[in-house]
Amino acid sequence: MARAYDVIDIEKKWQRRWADEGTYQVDNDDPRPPWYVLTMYPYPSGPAHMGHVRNYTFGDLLVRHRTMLGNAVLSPFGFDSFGLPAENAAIKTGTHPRIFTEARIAELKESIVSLGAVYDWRREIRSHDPEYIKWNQVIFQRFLANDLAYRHKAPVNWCPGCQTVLANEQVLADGTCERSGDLVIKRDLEQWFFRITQYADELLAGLDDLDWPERVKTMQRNWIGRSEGAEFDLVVEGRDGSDGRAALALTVYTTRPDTSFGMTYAVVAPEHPIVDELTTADQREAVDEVRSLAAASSDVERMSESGAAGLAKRGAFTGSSVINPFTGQPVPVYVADYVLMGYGTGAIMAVPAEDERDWDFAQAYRLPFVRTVQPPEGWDERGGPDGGPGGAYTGPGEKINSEWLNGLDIPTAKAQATEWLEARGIGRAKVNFRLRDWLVSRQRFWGCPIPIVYCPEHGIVPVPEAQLPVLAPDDVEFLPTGESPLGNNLEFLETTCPICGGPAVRETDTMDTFVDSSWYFLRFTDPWNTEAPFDPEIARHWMPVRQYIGGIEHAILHLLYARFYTKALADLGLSPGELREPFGQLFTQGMIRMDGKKMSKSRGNLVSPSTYFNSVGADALRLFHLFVGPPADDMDWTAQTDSVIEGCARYLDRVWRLAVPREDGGPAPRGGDLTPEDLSIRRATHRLIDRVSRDYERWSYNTSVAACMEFVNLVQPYARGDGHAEVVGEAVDTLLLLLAPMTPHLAAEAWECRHGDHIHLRSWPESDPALAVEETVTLVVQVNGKVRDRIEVDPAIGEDDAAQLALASPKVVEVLDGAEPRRVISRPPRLVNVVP
RNA sequence: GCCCGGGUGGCGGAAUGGCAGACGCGAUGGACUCAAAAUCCAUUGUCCGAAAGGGCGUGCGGGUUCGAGUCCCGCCCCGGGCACCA
Repeated sequence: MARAYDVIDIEKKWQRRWADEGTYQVDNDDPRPPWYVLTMYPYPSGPAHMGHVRNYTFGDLLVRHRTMLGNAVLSPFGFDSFGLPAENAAIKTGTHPRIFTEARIAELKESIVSLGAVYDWRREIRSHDPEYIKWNQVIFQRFLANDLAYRHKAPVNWCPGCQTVLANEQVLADGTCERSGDLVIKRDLEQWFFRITQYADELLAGLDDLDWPERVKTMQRNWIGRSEGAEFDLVVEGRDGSDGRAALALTVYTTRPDTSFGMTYAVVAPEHPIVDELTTADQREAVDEVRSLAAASSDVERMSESGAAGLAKRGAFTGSSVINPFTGQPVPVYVADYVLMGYGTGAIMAVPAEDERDWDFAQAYRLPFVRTVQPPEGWDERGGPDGGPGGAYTGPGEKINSEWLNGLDIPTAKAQATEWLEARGIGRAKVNFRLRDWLVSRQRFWGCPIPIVYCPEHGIVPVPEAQLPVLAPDDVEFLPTGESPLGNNLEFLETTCPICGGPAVRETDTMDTFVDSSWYFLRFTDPWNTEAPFDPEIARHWMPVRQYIGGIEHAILHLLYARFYTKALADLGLSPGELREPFGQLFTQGMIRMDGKKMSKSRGNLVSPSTYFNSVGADALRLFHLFVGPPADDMDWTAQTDSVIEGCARYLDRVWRLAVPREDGGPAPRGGDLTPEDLSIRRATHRLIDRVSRDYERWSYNTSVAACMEFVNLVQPYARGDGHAEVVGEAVDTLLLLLAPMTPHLAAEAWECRHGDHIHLRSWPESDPALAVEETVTLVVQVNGKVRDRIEVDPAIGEDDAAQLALASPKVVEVLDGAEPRRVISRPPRLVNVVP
């Protein structure tokens, strides 16, 4: 479309000027009040896509707005540049991941600049830079020295597609890899872990005070999964130690100690070490079958066979019994894979009457049940799925069949049962978490090397800090082998022990890339530091990030890890002790969908932003993203979208023509005294400032844009007609200032044409309440809630006067038809409701 | 199954318990033009009516209130998250 101004040239011009003049560079000793706004640093996958554009438009608006409000705004940018796609490309093409990645970074950076988003590029961080690697490794060593990092053999998630292990957080609910979509399997491997569970309580409690979307906080709460209960010992029948053999007991965990009288059997996980000892000769075969089945099947398979039919194959009697300490009676012990080794004690007491899984299992194995909570009337008559009694009852009720707990409610009974266990020394109150420690090892090349040496003499030896960073060599072979390519490189692999100098080998795994992103926001505050990851004092100045912006997909992964890192670094003294949370406010923008699916490279439904940069321009695309709907909502990219974007460009043309009129443009502006029309335009100007300022505060950018559009609809005819020069001038200047964060190029160029200086160095406008006040207000007159008349009134009108006016309205008189109003509700100056 | 969101014109969406549909897209008509583009003006929830005007309208059914898109109760539908965690 033909444009009113030279969009492309003007946008390039201002992008260059913001960079050359360092308009958005801030030093750490900047005297203005600090304000840190950060958009999640991206994985560099090539030129920006629409999701990036949306993200960075919101972030950039904030940066420019806060700057105009007088803050020193820290607005850094970096790249999460380690990761699998680069390595997969290397395997395919032979190009080194660094070369591949840096080319992608250049492309992404170019399109971010083309969007007109501004950053303090002096602070740029790239995860794969040796400096960043070094501090990443230093932090790892501190974690190790303080028992926050440890090496441990465990059944871990292995993704055949990615050829690496994964953290629990990277496995989706259906058991597939969040990246490749492959079915994740379990492998027993010795791996490095970070002790995130040490912070489970604080990670949970801290959520309450965060100004984050409730959805994200709920997801984190669920993931951490705190549960309160009791742990206690069940003595194995005949193994109380009285016969000279060592005593043997099974420790179980339950959140319902109040139901203990209803325990009719116990279950241990197939992987539980006690299984061998419990299993009698005649049950050995059946138990082994369950164990091997559990070992071979994925979590998905374990879950997909729920229900009585599936259960039958997945459990077996061990041949042993344990004594229920509450009743003194023996109950059989089963092995079954519905009990997980990784949670609680790996063993449970089973109470079929009050637990659905226990109920199903009991049905399948014809085990009895005893109700300990009185179910509601008719519960057992309603019939379960198999036509039997009504099934497990998990609701509230009175305790029954439980001797000294009878008659109590559940919470009281829980407390008393726990006290009883503690008094006898066989159990204790116990809090469990679903959260597991963070597995950080990855069998990949393109990541931060784990700075460890294995010495036959001294075992695990950290590489001394003075020798960091440990960098991966460039001459490696990229093969999809399932082992780190570093293992094939003898020059890297073979080293000497830092302690004894003897021959040793290096750790060849690298760190999860989520480690890189767990503290980059801290490094941004002090990226030039060569003595430490960052200076705690400087971090104190900027942190926490006032506004963090990113996608909802990081609700658990990155956002949980970063919170953990922040707490751990504070406790290690690397960061200010009081800095417990990294991100004060979090904003998660909606995703962009096309044909009902998320717009993404892998789905091949990308719409390229550069097309728009080269046609309507970045400002129009920015305006579109702000205007299309609430930022938090998902948006659909449809056949209509291009028309809306063009509408935005059209609007900018109108603004341009209004702000920079052509020499021969219309009648000469008028001077002299202000007419009522002039005053009303001036009023609209000041009211616009209020409106846009308020909408900015509440992230309601779509209504900000609407307000500006309305304003142009009002001012344009006025300016073209008999507009007063000063009033028009104030209106246009105000509009440009309000648009400056949204459409920075147009605002800057038009402002420069009008005033010669730089709009982004100007202050945010303030409205004059005296000028914004309305002269008259429309009083809505209702009869019985239906609008019957509208009257222009003084805004200061009183209750009685308003009622009188309303009752005098001919429309009201007509509708009332002589009837006496029963009630008159007067809410001056907006509304009067007459009730006949 | 549980926990969050959400359901408003042809479409995206506005609306501190107080004029439902701001703003935009699309559509229709008009001005300008030889013509087109661009620009400008007007109309645009729905039904009845020639008009003035009136009726009906925010997923469904109840309720609270002078007044409900908004609050409460019970449903339906859509989207997302979690789901052997004892």
